[in-house]
Amino acid sequence: MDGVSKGPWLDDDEQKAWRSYLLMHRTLKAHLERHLQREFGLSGSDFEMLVNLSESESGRMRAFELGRATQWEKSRLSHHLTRMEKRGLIRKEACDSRYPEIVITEEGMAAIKESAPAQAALVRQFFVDVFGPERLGLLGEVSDEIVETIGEHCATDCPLET
Amino acid sequence: MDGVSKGPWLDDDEQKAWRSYLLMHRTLKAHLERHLQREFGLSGSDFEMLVNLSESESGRMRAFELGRATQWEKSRLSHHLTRMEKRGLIRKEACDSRYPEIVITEEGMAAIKESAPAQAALVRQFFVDVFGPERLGLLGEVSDEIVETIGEHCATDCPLET
DNA sequence: CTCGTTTGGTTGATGTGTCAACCCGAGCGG
DNA sequence: CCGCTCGGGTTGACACATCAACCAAACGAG
Repeated sequence: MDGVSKGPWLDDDEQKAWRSYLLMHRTLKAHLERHLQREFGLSGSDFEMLVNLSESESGRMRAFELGRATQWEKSRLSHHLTRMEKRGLIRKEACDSRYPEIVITEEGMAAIKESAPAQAALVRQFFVDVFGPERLGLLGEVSDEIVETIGEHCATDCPLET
Repeated sequence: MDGVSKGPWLDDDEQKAWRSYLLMHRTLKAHLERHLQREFGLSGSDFEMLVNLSESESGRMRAFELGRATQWEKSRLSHHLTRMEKRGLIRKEACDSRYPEIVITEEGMAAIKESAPAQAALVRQFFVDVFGPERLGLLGEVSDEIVETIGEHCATDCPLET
């Protein structure tokens, strides 16, 4: 089970880095979401929706805009928006030209105004500051490269599986 | 709404890096899991279980060992193991000293032997090789730092909320 | 006009994660 | 012996994600 230096396998350093990375992401995500949930009663998904809505100035967007912004698929979005509506964080409001608009409620606005600074502080404390500016910059670059690489790959080998 | 340079908020570069990172992780994870699902009918969770079991030489572990290895909470583990048992990937086998042992089946073994190299190849292609050795090394270091930082933080401020 | 396709959105079934409650046997103070 | 708590594990209810099917308006070609 060795001699595979050129095979698909990862060598020890690579394995270690990959697993450290996975653990880090899980830990960080869990920490952020647990905080959000306990302090503000919001899930990470709720937060993502509210961030996008609240950034939109008018506080109202069409569902597919939210979908584009978050990269969620439409059914997930639809399900989640109905749940959020039940909890009073948003409203679906009929507007003139077909299809409802998603409007953030006062309650939703209050929730995000309260929670966003706290979340940002945690991201700073446990992510930004630990990386430091140089390494953070590198990470950003690599991340973009990876997204692009995967995008290219998908475009060339699964374009509509005709 | 500005003048918060020292506040909890992230500046533009930090925001950008953070969001790139989030997007990268989502994209990569989705890509890996979609592949795993389509080619081998395994979820990421199945894969994680099988990797740990198959690495254990005897192919059998107690549930809480799996829990420790994967950092899953026990109920999630229990649920998932019963589902995997239903699909024939593992068996729960009574052993002498109380509590069942989790055993990987032939089918489970076959699944992981087939899928693991393919997964590793994707990780190499879209993660390891895009980073390159130096940047990957840095990432591993930072990841460990972050995990440690969060660990310390939790140890000091939520030790048994008495 | 009409038919087929696309677009934006909903719905239901099913698989998965999370929380809290519970079960049960082991260790232990009294 | 009794009653504790504790560790390992299961269960049920519920939140969430994913997939495929569906729906209805809009659009475009014939």
